[in-house]
Amino acid sequence: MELFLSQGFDETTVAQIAEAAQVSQMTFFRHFPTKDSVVFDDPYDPVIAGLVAAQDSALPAMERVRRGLLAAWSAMPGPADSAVRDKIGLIAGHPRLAAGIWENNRRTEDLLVKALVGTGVARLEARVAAGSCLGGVTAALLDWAAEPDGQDLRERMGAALALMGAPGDPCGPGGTVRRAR
Amino acid sequence: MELFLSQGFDETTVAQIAEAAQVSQMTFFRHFPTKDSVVFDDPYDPVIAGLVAAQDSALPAMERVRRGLLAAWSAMPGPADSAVRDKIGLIAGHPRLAAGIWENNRRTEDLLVKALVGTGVARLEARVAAGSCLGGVTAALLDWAAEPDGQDLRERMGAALALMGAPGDPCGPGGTVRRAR
DNA sequence: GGCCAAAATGTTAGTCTCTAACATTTAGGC
DNA sequence: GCCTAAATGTTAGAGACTAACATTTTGGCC
Repeated sequence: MELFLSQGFDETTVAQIAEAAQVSQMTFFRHFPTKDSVVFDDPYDPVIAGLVAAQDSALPAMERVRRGLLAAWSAMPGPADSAVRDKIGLIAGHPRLAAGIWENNRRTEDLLVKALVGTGVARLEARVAAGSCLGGVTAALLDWAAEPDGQDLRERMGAALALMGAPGDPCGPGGTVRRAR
Repeated sequence: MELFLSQGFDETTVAQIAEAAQVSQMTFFRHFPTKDSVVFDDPYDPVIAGLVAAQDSALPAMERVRRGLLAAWSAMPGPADSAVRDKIGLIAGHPRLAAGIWENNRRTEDLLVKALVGTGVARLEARVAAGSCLGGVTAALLDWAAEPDGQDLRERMGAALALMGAPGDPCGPGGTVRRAR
């Protein structure tokens, strides 16, 4: 990460990484399947899926995912914002890496869909809800990283999820429930 | 595409592609920046952005994007479903290619954001709305390609966008408007 | 038809990521 | 102190992509 941040991702070869780590190239690839994978490490998926599954099953799928993500972001310890911003900034500035975020999201999406379908939600509805919510938070995340000023990350995520709860958050606490299953 | 579909993407080298096209490797790379790029060609972005911009600016951003996408999918001529399904299926079955869809979506997202911000929507709201809606339709698209049975694509997209209009489509024609700008 | 500039294509050599096969070292249990 | 297993190293190579330079093809113009 130091090398990536100082000279850029493409300008850093794995030979350099290996040398900096006092290790052979081969060893590098035994620890990281690809050079890209150095940048990605999100062990939060199971937590998120659990929190989504824990939401009131009477709510529409979209709302359950939304609230689950909200709960997840509130609960996360997370490293210092500046480190995260550096990393996300690096990713956001590099199309191929940015696409890689979605390779992660796809896994998260699959977990969420499984959790939802397990509690009686239709498959398409589950996919759309998961995909839509993840799309929203990811857009907000990339937008956050692009800003130099720097609002608090958790606040930002809360704001984004609130926006998706529009219009007027009719499904807020005690709000309308479309249909029970 | 023939080679990809018959032998798989990774199993097809650009040397083979070049040979099949009676052309040198170098020439291949002059027409396609990467091997991956052969699979992606979506010239629909400007249309979508235009239709989103055309929606009633009194509606919340999320709803405008949703309706714009709906209009876009209804208006599209689009090639035969089977060809599209083959292509999307190829992409969906290959994590790196699937991630590539998002490299496209990012461009679309940027266009949508520009269109929305141009009509007075706050940046974060625009980003979240665009990201969320694109996330939903993309999830539905990949889900559609995974199914062998085969519902009509346009129908499927309509269904997905309707799901995102939840709960109860309170912003449906004549519905509640949260705030005007 | 013949000429000429510009565009498209080819050739070669090289860099970089990543893999396979095999040799070597290191670590930990008995 | 030995012996197995894990971790690491070495070498060779495939495959995507690039740079530099030579060659052909194309299309307008006289």
